[in-house]
Parts: sequence; C-alpha cells; structure tokens
Amino acid sequence: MIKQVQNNYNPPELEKRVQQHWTETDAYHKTKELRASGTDFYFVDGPPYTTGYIHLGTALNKIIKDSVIRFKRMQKFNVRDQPGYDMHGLPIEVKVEKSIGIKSKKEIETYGIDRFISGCKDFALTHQKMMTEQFKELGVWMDWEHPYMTIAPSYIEAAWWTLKRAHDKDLLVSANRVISWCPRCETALAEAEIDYWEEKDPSIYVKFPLRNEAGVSLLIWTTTPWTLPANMAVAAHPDYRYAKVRYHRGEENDTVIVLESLVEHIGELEGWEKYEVLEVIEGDDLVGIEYVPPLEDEVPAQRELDGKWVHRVVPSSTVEADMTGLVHIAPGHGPEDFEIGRQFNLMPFCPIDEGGKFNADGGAYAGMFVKKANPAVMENLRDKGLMFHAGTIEHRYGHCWRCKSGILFRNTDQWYLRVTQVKDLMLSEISRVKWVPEWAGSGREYDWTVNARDWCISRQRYWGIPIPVWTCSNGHMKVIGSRDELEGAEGYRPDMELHRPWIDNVVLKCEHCGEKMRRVEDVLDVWFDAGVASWAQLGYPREKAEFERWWPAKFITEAHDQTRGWFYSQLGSSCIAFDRAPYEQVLMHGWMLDAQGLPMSKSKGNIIEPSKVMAEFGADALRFYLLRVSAPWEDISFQNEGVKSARKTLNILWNVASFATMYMSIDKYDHRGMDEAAIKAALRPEDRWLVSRTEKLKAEATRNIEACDLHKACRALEEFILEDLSRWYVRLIRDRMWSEANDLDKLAAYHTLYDALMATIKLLSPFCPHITEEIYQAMDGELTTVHMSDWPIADPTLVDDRMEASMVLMQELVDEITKERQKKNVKLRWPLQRIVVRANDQATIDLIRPMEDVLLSQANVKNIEYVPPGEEWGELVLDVIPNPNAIGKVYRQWSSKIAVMLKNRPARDVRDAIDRGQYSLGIEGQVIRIEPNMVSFSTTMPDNVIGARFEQGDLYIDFNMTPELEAEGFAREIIRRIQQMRKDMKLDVEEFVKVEVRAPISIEENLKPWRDHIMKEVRAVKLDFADSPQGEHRVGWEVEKQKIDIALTSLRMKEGLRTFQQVPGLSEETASALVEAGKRSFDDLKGMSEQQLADIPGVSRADAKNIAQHLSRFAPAPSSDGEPEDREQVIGLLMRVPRMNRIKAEMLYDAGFDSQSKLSACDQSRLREVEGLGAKTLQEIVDHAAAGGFQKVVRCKNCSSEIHPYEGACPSCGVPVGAGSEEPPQANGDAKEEVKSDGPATLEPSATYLVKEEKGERSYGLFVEALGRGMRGFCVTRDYPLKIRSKYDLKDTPIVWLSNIGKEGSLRPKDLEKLSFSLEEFLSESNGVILLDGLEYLITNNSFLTMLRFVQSLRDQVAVNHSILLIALNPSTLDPHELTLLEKEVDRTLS
RNA sequence: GGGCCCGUAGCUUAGCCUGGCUGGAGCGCCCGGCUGAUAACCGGGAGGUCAAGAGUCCAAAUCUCUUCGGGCCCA
Repeated sequence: MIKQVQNNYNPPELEKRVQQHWTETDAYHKTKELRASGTDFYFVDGPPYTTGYIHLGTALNKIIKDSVIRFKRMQKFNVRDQPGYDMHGLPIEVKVEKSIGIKSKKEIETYGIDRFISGCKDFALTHQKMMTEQFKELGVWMDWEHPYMTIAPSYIEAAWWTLKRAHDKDLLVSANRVISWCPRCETALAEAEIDYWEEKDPSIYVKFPLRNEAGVSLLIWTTTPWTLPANMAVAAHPDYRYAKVRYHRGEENDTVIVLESLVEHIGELEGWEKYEVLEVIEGDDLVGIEYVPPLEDEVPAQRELDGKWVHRVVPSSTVEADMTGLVHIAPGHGPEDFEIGRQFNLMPFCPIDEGGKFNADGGAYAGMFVKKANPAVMENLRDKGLMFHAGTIEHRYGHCWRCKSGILFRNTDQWYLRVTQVKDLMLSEISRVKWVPEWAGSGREYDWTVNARDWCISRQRYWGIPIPVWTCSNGHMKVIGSRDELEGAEGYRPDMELHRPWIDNVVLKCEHCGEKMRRVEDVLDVWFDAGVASWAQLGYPREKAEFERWWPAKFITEAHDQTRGWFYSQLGSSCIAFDRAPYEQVLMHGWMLDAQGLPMSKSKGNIIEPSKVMAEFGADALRFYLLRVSAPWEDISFQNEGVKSARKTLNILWNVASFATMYMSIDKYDHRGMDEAAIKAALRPEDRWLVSRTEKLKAEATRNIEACDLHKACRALEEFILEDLSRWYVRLIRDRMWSEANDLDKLAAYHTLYDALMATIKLLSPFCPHITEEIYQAMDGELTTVHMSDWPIADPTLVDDRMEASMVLMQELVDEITKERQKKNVKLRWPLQRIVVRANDQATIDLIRPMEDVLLSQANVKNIEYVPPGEEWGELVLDVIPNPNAIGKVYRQWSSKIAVMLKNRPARDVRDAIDRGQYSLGIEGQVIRIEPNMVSFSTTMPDNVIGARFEQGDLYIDFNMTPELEAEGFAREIIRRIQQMRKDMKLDVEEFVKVEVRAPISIEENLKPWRDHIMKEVRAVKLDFADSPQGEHRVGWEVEKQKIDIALTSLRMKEGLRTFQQVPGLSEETASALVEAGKRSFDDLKGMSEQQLADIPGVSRADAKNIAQHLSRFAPAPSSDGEPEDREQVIGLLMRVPRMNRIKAEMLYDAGFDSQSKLSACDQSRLREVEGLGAKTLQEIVDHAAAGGFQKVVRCKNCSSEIHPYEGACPSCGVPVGAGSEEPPQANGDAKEEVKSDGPATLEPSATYLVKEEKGERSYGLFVEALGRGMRGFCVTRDYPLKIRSKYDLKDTPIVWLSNIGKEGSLRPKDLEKLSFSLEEFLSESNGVILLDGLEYLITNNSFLTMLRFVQSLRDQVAVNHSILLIALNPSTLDPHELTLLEKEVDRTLS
C-alpha cells in the first residue's frame, strides 16, 4: 500500500531512519546476495591512510566509489567491494612518537621497539574504526566488516611474495646510491615523501684555485656550503665557451674562469671596476684541469682521496648555462653528482652520519649538524680568500613530509626495485588501460613513468612491512616469499607477529655456507604496501582461486595526486609480479579545495568537516552537490551554497513524492493492480509526454554514468525533477488529483506519475541512497531496498519527439500569456475569453491542436482560435494611411479631400482593391484612381487585445471581461481565500467545513451560480451568505478592492477520527461511527458507560469496552499534587504555548496535565509518553514552562489590564490573549483603535505601534521626538545608516543596518537570532524606544509567521520594561490578510 | 624551470572536441506573482572586456601562439 511520506524533508532524521532500515533488514547483504550470480566486477578501493578523521576529499572519493558500485549492482553485476586501509608508515610513527613524547630513533629503541610497534598498531586500528563509522554516515555501502588492512599477516605475506618474485627476476637489488634522507627520522625518503616549499639559503660563489696555474681559479656556485667538504670534482659543459677573466676591484684583482656569457652578470655581483677577458677556453679544453680543493686544510680526508679524476674538471652535458657554468660535484651529496661520480670513478665521499652530523672524516667540522656547519665553512673560505661572493637565495627546498625537517642527500646502501627494467612494459600498459579523462593516462601517468627511476623501497624505520631478506656474514642472501618458508627457522612460530621487532629474532641457516642468516633491519616503503593491494586483498598467493576469479581490477578511482602514488605503485609492482597492469579502467578525480580555491589544510585552518555539512544539509545533499557540481576529474572549490541548493533540489523531489503519495494513499491506489491496457487507452497527451521524457532520461543517465560523466547524469536528473516533473507535470495534473471520482482519467495520471517517480528515484539512488530509499518504501516498493532494483532500461518505442515538440510549444505559449497577464496585471485566477493563434505554418497548428487542453487550462483561457497560415487575423483594425505627396502629384486640387474620403471608406475594401491593382473613387463626377503608391495600411489591435510573438507565429490575447468571466474570477478568489483559511486552521485535506460569506450584493449575485463549485472545491457541506458571518475562524478580506468577510467552521470529523483512532485496536469504521454520532473528542465520551457506548450504531461491545478502558487509563492524575482544574482554563493556559493547538492541548489535558502546577513542573519524560506529541511541541512546552509561562501575569494589549495565566481573554475588555502562532488567528469583532491623524501622537510607554506609511517620515519623526524627550533609542533600518543618521540627526543612537553585505554594523536579514539578541540587550539595560524599519525585508527573507512571532516576543518585552516599539511598515508590501494579523499583535496602528 | 589541467556574471557553472543566430543556467541581488506539493514554489529584470594580447579565418568564448593567474605533479 502506498503510504504518505512525511510532510517535511528533514535529511538528518530521514537518513538516520533509512540507515536503521538498512541495518534492520540487512539490506546490504541482501543486495549482495541478489547479485551473487551476476557477472563478477572487481573494484579495488584505494586504501586511505588511517591518521584520523576523514576530510571532504576522502568523502568525495568514497562517494564516487559508492555511486559507481551501486550503479553496477543495479546493472546486475556482482561487485567486489572490499574497503581497504593503509596502516603502516612514518606518519603514524611520528604521531605515536609525539604521543609518547620522544623524538629520535635512539629514544624509540630505549623505549622498546615492541611497545612502540604496539602503540602504532593501536593507533592504526583505532583510527581505522573511526573512519569506517564516518564512511557509513555518508551512506557508503562497502564490506565494512571485512576490510583489507596492510598490517594483516596475509597482506604482509603478499608483499613478501611480490618481493621474492622481483628477486627471482633479478629486479630486487641492494645498491649504494645517493638518495634523499631525513636526518630526524634517520631514514631514506622516497620522492613521494618530500614536501617542497620556499626557503632562504646561502648563495655563495667560491674560488677553486688551479693547481698548476697560480692566481687563476675556477668559480663555482652553491647553496649548500656544507657539501664543499665532500667536493670531488668540478663539472663543465664540454660544448660551452668559458672565459678567463682578470678583474679589478679596489685593491683586489684576481683571475677567474667562468662561462663566457655570464661574465657581465658576475661582474655586477661584486661591482668590478673593470675586467678583461684574457682568454676564451672551450669547455672541452677545461676538462682534466686540476684544482686545489678549497677545504683540504680543514678536511684532511680530502687529501687522501685518490682516483684519476679527483679534484679535476670533468665534462658533463647536464651543466646548465647559469650561475657560473661550473658545477661543484660532491657524489656523496647529490643524485646527479653521484651519477657523474660513477662515470668518472669518483668515490661517493660522504662525511655525514645518519643524524646529519659530520663524522670523523669531516675534520674540523666533525660533530656539527650540516646546516649549522654552513657559517663555519663560509668563515673558513673567507679567511682563505676563496669566497668570491656571498648572498642569500630563496628557493624551493625539500622537507620530510612528516616531520618537516630539511632533507639531505646521502649515499647509503638501500634496496631497490629496478623499475627502469620494466619501464617499457609499464608504458605500454598505460596505453592499454582506459583512463578517464583520457589525458590522465596519456599525459600525466605516461610522463611520470617516462621519468621513472629505480624505486628505493627500504626504510630504516620500524612500523612497516619488514623486508623479507635474510643475509649471512658471507654475503649470501635469501628472500622469503611466505610464512611457510620460515617453517623450522630458529625463533619462528606460525602464529607470530610478522612485524618488527619479533620478526628480527627469526634466524635462518644459510643454505650455502651454513652460517646464521639474519634479517636486514629495514622495513618497506609504505607506498609499496598499497601497490600490492589488488592481489593482497584476495589473499594471494595463498588463495589462488580467488585471484583467478577476480584479478585484475575492472575499475579504480583516486585523486590526481595518485599519479605518482597508487596508480604508479600498483602499476610498477604488478608489472614486476605479473607483467601487466593490475587495473583496466582508472577514473582520476579532483581535489576538494576551499571556497577560495585553495587546498584545505590544517595549517590554513580552512578545513571543512563532512560531518558538519551533513548535519546541516544531509549526506544526500552533500553527495549530490559533489557529484553534480563539476566533472569528476576537476577540482571542486567547496561552496556551502552549492550543498544548500542540492538540498533544495532534493526537497522538491520530496515535495513531488509528498504530493503523489498524499493523493495515492487517500485513494488507496494500487499500481500493480491496474489494468494496463485500460490505462494506456486513457492516457492524455501530457501523460504520454512525461513517459517520453522519462524514457529519454533513463537513456541519458545510463550513458553518462557509463562514461564516468557523473556530473552530467546528475544534471540530467536535476533538470528532469525540477522542470519536467515538478514545474510542469505536477502542475498539469493537479485538477485531476483533486477530483473525487476514481475514474480512469485520474488513474492514468497516477499511473504516469508513479512510473516517472519510480524511474527517477531508481536512477538517482546510486547518488542519493537515502531519500530515494524512503520514497521507494513509501511508494510500496516490492524489494527490501531500492538498491536491489534493476537499473531502468529505456524503451525507445515510448519516446515521442513530436509530443515533446508540442509540449515545448505549449510551454512557450503559456509563458507568453502569463507574461502578458503580468503586464496587464490580470491574475491567472481570472479566466480570459480567448486567444487567437496566427501560426506561420500548418505544422505549428498541428502541434498545438492535440494539446489544446493543456494550453487552455494552464493559461486559464476559455477558447482558442486559429488564423489560417499566411492570412491576417480578420479582427485586426485596418487603417488606410493616404500618402499626400503621391496623391498631390496627380490630383493636386483634391488631395486633401481624397485623403478624407479614403480614411472614411472601409479599409478592407480599399486594400483588397489595391491588392488587385488600384482603387477608384469618384469626386465631382470624376473617377479618381488610387495607385498602390498613394496609400499605405496599418493595423491596430481591437480594444483590450494584446499581441505577442512566439517562435512560430503571433498570438493575440483577448482581455475583454464578461460578467460570466468576472463571476468565475470572483469564485476562484473566494475559493483561494477559503483554502488559505483552511490552511490557517491546519485542517486535514479531507476535513469538511461550513462557510458563511458576506460580500457586496453585486458580487454575491455573481457568486451564486458558482456556489456548488465553490463548495466542492473547499469541501464545504454548507455555504451561506450572511450579513455577519459566524464561525470558528473569521477573516475580513479585500478582493479587487471589495470587502469580503468569510467565516469557516470545521466539522472536525477528521479531527474526531484521528482522536478516536488513538484508542489502540479501534478500527477506522468504529471511529467514523463515533464521528457520525456527533462525537469529536474524548471529552464528548467522558462519563459514558460501556453500555451507552455500545448503543452507538456501529460500535460493538468489544469496541465499547476498549474505549472505556482507554478513557480510564487517563483518569488518574500523573502526580498527586494538584487537583484537576477546569478543563477550559487549563486548555486556555496551554494554548499560549507556541505551536499549540486545541487538539494537542486537549490531549495533554486528557493525559493528566490538568492543572497549572502540573504544567509548570512539567516533566519531560511524562510529556514524551503523551502519544502524538511532536518533539518540537514538546520542546516548546518545556521552554514555556521554564520561562514561567504558565504563571506569568501579562498585560492586555488593548487596555493594559492584568491578565492572569489561566485567563484566555482580558477580564476587563475581553480581548483574547495572543497565543502560539500556529493556532488559527481568532477573528476579533472589536476593531482596534486606529489613529488616523498626521500629527505625531504622543507615544505611551509599554506600547507597540505599527506605523503604516509609504516612506518612513512619520515613524522616524516619532522616533526622533522620543529621543528628544531623553529616551534611549535603537534603530533598525533597511536604509543606508549614514544617510539616516545625518538626515534625522541621530547622533550616537545605535543603528543596525539590515543588509546582506555582511559589513560591520550590518545584519543579514536571515540572522534573526543576532537581531533579537541586540534588541534584548538594548532592552535589558533600561527602557528606551526601538524603531523597527524594514520588517518587509525581514518577512521576505524569513517568513511571515516567523516575523509575527518575532514581533510578538519583542512586543511582550517592550510591555514589561516600559519601552516603546515603533514598527514602520509600507502597507502595500503586505498581503491584507497578513497586515490584519500584524495589526492584531500591536497596541496601536497609526496611518 | 618542465609536464598536465583550469580561468566565462558577485559566486558555482553550460557552451570549446566539430568556429556561425542575441554566450545558456543555478545561487545571490531587485521587482512581481502563486497558495491544498507550501518553513515551498513560479515569473520578470539588472548583471559578461568569455583572464590579457597577438594570429588564422568572411566569422573566434571555441582553433594556434604568447603572457598572466590558480591547481596537481615533477625538477
């Protein structure tokens, strides 16, 4: 059965409910089971690093994955969806170090590696769990119970196996190379682990004197003086030209060798007075020249270095033509230097230890930290006269990604994967993989891989996968590929921890020499962990079958930074292990940036937490926003407004569902029980149109998702929901829904709407899993969850382009008519006699004809007429315009007379004749021939007809009113007013009413023929015309400048039904029997015996017993204190609570809250037991009680007499006390005094005034006058504050400017809380006068009711502390009905 | 410094591949309307140096080049 969805779309609540539904029904597992026999689809989750809370980027990542997985499942694929977590590595080590309070590797070893590793493991597991919870909140469905974790033994084994495989292929090597090194973490770092930022460093030019040519030096440049002690050579470009320059500067003169083209520039650095180029030397000729190392005295080790090329110029084409063109080479301190060193057999001399300090080889600098040695080195150079120039430079320098220490280059022994050996394979694999967007592969990934170097996979750390290499003292090594291979080894147990330090105690026996083999101490680069994910998560190599079944991955998706990360590490390790890429399709997505387009980072403080966004707008809105806003591969600059508008879209979808389910549930519509053939035959053109649109949507959404254009799919869905469904189709079928009969016409509309809505939510469900679920369930979906549905497949035979073209035309015509109506100020409620269409061609008319009904009903027009194509509309008034010049040339003397005669002839005759050739007329017996050049013609519209254009023709709209049309217009106006009043009274849609109307006699006559129609539309059982209408709710309306009073009385049948259905087990039939018998509330049943109840027709004995029991349940008071007090009095007391209405108040009374004391001491848990009481109302009661509302004595707004809390009205003048604003406004017979004078009234304290005026002159006048009497003032205004201040000379009176600009002193119109806070603060000091100008603006931005409440509360505060409130208001900006309500709340109205 | 991507209204964006009508939306702003889907919704208006410059072309937001700015990745 179709159930009505809840009234309001409240995402956080809804999403919680839906997630609970999923848990309770085991929806996730059922969905997976349903697809278990489908085609396998291997999705591999890129594992997020477990450092803590997820950020928006992580959220986006999982949202994309979840959407794709859900989509694939609906397409019947059996998707493998194991989530993963990356849990090893330096970041966690650093966090744990911090938490323990230690800083270095030595301290870790003192602390105990075992304890440290346990800490790391705890950290990783704790954060993994936290992240899982957050992913679940996003609505992501993955196999959360079975994530793959890089710390699991089977995972570690897979990494070992991969390394063994590399070893077997001779791709795993140990080598001494220069690599980046973090001196704090004392470990090697991969390029991916280095952060770069601008930093200041020395920039020095140093002279290297030539050994065999005194007085001549090579000039080199460096930013790292501390590398000079390790200098081994100088590189020159063999193809460049160098100059030997003799320069003079003051006393000093010297000769240096530099690049010829840079002489001038270098001269400027040091301010050479003059210089001469002694010789130009080809770079080639410099090669081999020997120099004296600048620090050979300080670093004695320099003298002991030997080799052919040591301290000589070497050739290198890597030298660039900048700085000096000569490069200092220290093979122990730079990768390029190392390469050159290897080429020329220079040893990589590196006098630096692991902690970044000079060792004994560092001579004079031994023990110094490298950066600290810089000044000492420079000092020494200066002393020796070798410092040519010293400055500083700002450049990008690398830092450890975790601890931010500056990196160094050291040469060390590390383990490498020889990626360079498989590079060609990797490149060809990249070309084979499908990348989205295409350039992610062909551009980025390809370029990155082209530059690939061997991958240093060893780290001198603890928390990582231990490198499975064991060596013996004779240099033999063994690589372990699985735990089985450790079987029997000393210190090995099958269930042991495979991490350090435990694994380090496993000792093997060397197969070659029998010596003990120990594990090398290093652990693996954490990037390698994730690289093996696609087979490690399948348990390979242990679980071969799983691997055969799933591998390789069909689809992966990560952000663009993974080009060098996961995309690459997977590709590399897979090419090594399996000779192919481990994935077939890669979607590269973008990053989340902040609103300014900058990356979010903790240091910038611009992090936006997904949970906060979800709490405000819901996960669905966040998901929809992120997927819709731009192409997946583009970065998203996060805008709160965007999420808000996504929410709005979903809200509209919700409204459509609410609309559909409301009527369908009332009519007990059963979609599956329909006679399809009969429905098909009954479809109206507009129904077939929606069907066509729906089929197109299915095709478009499918195509776009399959192309990974998720944004396009979302946009198509949004467009359909907003334009086709909500703005158009729902509008078209309103009248059909509202009809009472269950005829085929209505069922056809239900059927169409149902199908379209069902298709929409299925198509939307991968993106917004919650809202679609709730609607699906309400629409009586067959399955446990919407996510078990099959993906809708478009039926092209139902697409009807002609119908769509036809509808586009209808929409255009309706728009045109609406626009013209607006210009003429004729509301849509007023019917028009006819429109006339003059189409350019017959085809256009043929498009309009089938949809005439749509056009007429939507434009509220009675008839449509067509002018045959090519002709003019016959009713256009044709005028003849004589051309006196032309006439005068021929008939000079008669020309003016001819003109007059022409104008008086029937214009159509004249034109027809002219069209045939000429027109003749006679003057004084002469025949005058009028030639075509003597006249022209013009047309004008008939009276009250407006011409408009549309794409394919002209349109004439006849605005002439007839008494019949006018009557209908008035009828519709009255209907609207009554509907408004029904709404104010919060009546149920199905409730019946009695209506009394007073209208001017002419209107009354007009209305009489429409009486039945009005009654039907507003569900009235009685409609009378009376001089003084009586009823529960009375309102005076102004309709077309005529006063009309309407009074409404509810029959309260629905209310009664609802009340009686609260009795457990009471059927709807029995409840209506009670209503039939005139009973409306439990009160009406009180005192009745079981017998008396049973005597009511339709009430069985069992029912009677049931009712009696229910009544007695509420008999005892909730607590002993306080006797029940008078029902009306207590109800009156309750009615003052905001959101309260009579039903709720009665319920509370009946539930035992029947005295002032009980109410005042209201107990929340007791209140919660009262069935049918909403959380908000409950809160209002509690707040009201807490504020002493049930005891407060207030003053009458009318006569200022005291009113006690139990009094519903003023004891002296009878004016009712203002109640909660949800209560229907009580009509008030006694009109309040309206002061009609222009002079300033004397403002009385404790009063609130409403000043009705176009401009604020009077209210500001009164305000200034009050200030003049010494009162403190406070001004709230929409006007520019400086202008107001000077115009009224407000001096230092505080002014709050209502404006959206958000500057100081201004207040956004939505920020009511701030406004009321400022006002309260002002009022709390002492009494004063407040001018509130700009209420209209506040109403526009909030809502009328909110502002009414706001005014009420302000008024009450003003009354209490003898202040004055002036409200300036332009009455024309408000609905008369709203104005009335407002006037009732103030003490006096000035106009 | 290099590679890739991006730059269109105050903000978020469509259009660019494949050149051609008045550059299209949403939010925000201003004005108006509607009222049994309604703490909604609808219509209208203002707002554009298509980052800048040059080139190709009859014609450039669109193609090419240069410059500037932003992001990612590298050096």
